[in-house]
Amino acid sequence: MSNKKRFYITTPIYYPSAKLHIGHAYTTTLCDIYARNKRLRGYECYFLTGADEHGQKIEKNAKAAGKTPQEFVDGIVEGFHKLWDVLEISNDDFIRTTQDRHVKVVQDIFSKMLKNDDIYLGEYEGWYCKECEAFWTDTQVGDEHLCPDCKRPVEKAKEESYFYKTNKYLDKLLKFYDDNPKFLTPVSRKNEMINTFIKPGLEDLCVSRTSFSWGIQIRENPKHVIYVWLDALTNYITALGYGSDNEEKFKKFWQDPDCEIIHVIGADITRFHAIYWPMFLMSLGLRLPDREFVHGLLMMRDSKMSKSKGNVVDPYPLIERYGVDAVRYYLAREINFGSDGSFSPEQFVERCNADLANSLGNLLNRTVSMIIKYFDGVIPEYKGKVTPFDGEIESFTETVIKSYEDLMDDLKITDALAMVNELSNRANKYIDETTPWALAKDEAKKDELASVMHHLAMSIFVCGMLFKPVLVKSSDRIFDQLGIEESNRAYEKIHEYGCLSGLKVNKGEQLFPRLDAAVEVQFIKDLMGENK
RNA sequence: CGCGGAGUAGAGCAGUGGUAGCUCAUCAGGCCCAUAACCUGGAGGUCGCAGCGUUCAAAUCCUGCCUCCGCAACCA
Repeated sequence: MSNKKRFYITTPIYYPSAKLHIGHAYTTTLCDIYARNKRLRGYECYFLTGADEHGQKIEKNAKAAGKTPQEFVDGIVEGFHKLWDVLEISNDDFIRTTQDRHVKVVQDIFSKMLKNDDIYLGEYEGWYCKECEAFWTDTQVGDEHLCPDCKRPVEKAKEESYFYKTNKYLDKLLKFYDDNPKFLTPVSRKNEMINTFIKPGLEDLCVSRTSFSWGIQIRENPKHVIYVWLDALTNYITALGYGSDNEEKFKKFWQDPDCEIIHVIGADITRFHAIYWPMFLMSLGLRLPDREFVHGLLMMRDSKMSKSKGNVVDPYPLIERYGVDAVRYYLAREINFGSDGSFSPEQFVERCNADLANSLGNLLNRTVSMIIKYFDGVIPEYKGKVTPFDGEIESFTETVIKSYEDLMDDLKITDALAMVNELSNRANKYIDETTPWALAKDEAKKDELASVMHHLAMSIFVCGMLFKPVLVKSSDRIFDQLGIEESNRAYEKIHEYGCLSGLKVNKGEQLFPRLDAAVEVQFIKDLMGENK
């Protein structure tokens, strides 16, 4: 955990070979929730996502589509922006590896590595497929020696290539792992890196290609393009202006030790982020990130979401029918961040109903109704702990806030949100404990009734604020119904009992209407079916 | 022996040494402010199997085995 008041968080930059699906939405949404929460709490934030646009596959797909690679990626990246827009992703920047600001700097970095003697010119030997113009490894071609792509026989071939000297920085990397136990989590991922890649002996990494041209050219030797990973990984610093005329952001969000740097990544790209990226940074004499958090994969009905299986979930229709908040909430709350999870229509509907409609939505609805009925719609003054239950709900609320913040800071986003559920459940229980409808019948108990209403309004306010990073639209609807003005929707207010005194509530539409499980499950299943 | 993950109540999951928990479903009761919701309680688990493993104490650590899944090939 960190006390740093500034941070930099990144998603992987996605590969624009096809449309994005709910898996990409998952990763990006979780990063967004983290960023929004921290901003709300006064942290200075830089949140980056982007697109990794080079490589042979793009070149090939573009050709098949009858476009230039640049035209091809432009079209797909437009779709990225649209999805992030619909999902309310609050990224501060969007980097594309074909942008000048990136290309030029990557070339400089390569030159620097050459000069440092971190990279040397050698020869790459592998299995070559003439048809696909691609090299494959032993495991990829299998015992049959067939191209994994076109299934044709491959042959041994050599090509001139540049190599990165991985062993030069290996000891330093291992020491870094030891000194920074939070660097790579969950820890099983670190063990995997060490046992699978490092212990058997790390080979030098081939960092150039001559078999295709859609990439960043090496200035010193223009027939080579730079390996996509060396190209892609550096996006994290080129986006901040590293090596440019203006390094202000880079200084602030990377070089300053008071800035916490977090990369959120998927398991399949852990190797590049956990081994090579730190080494590249060492070559450049730069600091390493504080955390690389490996999230799980979102599976479909017990099998992985994949284009060939045709079981990819498209986020758009879900957002359209249930709202962006429900989709964001489901992703963050249902799947324990860091573990694998699976998307299921039943769980989706259940989450919406149980947490959002029944617990939170209904709590707001019944509270606002009672304030209107008993106090003409005005939230009564706060007069301390009046009923025997007020003290407990106040201290419970504080405990929830504290736990929530600690969990959020440690990227335990799912657990943090569960704390908010506990608070809304506790508030529902508080209603039964205090029985306001009974208090209302006795004029002598008017103060108790007033106190109950105030405590309820406050509990809902806290829930709304803690949910705000997730429920980006509904949280404001909660505040609207409580009559809280825009200027008073500040995070610090959640500790301030009394801040709601005298506000005029507005009965609005149901926050989250209860979903008919049978109908909606069928609807989502049909959506998934359409992809087959 | 390629690498990694998982096996806990009918379903889905949490739980890394100290009385087995959560959501949904189910049953009984309560309440009536509310979105057939909310509150209380019950039933339902030999925590994949084995070791009579380590320990005062194991879902949790160790050893072996079984089953499922992911990666290695589009894909976070």
